[in-house]
Amino acid sequence: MRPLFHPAIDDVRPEAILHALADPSRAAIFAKIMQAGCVEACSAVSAVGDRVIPKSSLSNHFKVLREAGLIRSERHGVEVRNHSRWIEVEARFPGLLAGIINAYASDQRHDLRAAETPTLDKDVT
Amino acid sequence: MRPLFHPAIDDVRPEAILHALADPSRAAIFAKIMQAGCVEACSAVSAVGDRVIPKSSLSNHFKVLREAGLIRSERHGVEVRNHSRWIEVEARFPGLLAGIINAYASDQRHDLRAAETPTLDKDVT
DNA sequence: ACCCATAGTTCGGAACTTCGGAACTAATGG
DNA sequence: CCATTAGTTCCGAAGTTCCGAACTATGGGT
Repeated sequence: MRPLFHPAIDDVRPEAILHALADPSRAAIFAKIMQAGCVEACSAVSAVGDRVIPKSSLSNHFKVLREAGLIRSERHGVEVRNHSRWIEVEARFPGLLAGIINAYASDQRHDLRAAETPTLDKDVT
Repeated sequence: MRPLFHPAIDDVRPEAILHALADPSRAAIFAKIMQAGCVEACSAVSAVGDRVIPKSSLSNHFKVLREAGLIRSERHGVEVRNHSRWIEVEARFPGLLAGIINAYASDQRHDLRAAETPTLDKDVT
């Protein structure tokens, strides 16, 4: 099994980060890794919301996050532990991750509110 | 020609914004629209960097930005004027756009510096 | 030493997306 | 009205994503 590749922080591109986090499952996984004390085995994320994610897709999601420079993965025996690279990324692109994570968080709150109140006419210009 | 569709600000999703701006050409176009006093004809953006963008691709880029809720496009005679929806988006997702635009801007500065100094060994863990 | 279970990765095909050239439509000016 | 300019649509080729099945790697039990 070849060793897990991690880009140096200077090689991390904004487009790779945006692409990685443009997928809501991946954004949820990343948010979870950060909350969970910055360590999380892949298998601990078997589902996002009510949606079950197949192993192969999960493996790929972690790979995308890793190669975007968002997480650092280390094999520990049979499992892989993932640490967020938040501090490095924050130093390189200040405010980027906070903006994205907050956007997803506030979007969820917004959805819940919309489900409670009857939906009215939408502006379409 | 059917009228240009714009989502209501409440229907704007973070994943759509990230997806739209995960493309460096689109991010550059969006940054330009904001700088240019929030108005810009499509044809004013014939190239990004040194890369010429074909008309059909450009048209599509503007469509993606529009449908993500990032810009508002109005037909004015033969041309289309594009306004950034920064204020609305900022109210809904505070700090998101600033983080993204800054990330791209600081990435460019970083590239220039790298080109000047001899590149050294990179961490790969 | 062997097998088994667990954790992840790789492969490969189907479904989807993106890119861009050519043909098109729409508004304006002569 | 014809020509021009501005943008859109269409569509095929190229690329990407998704996920099931087959695979590999590690560790524990016997």
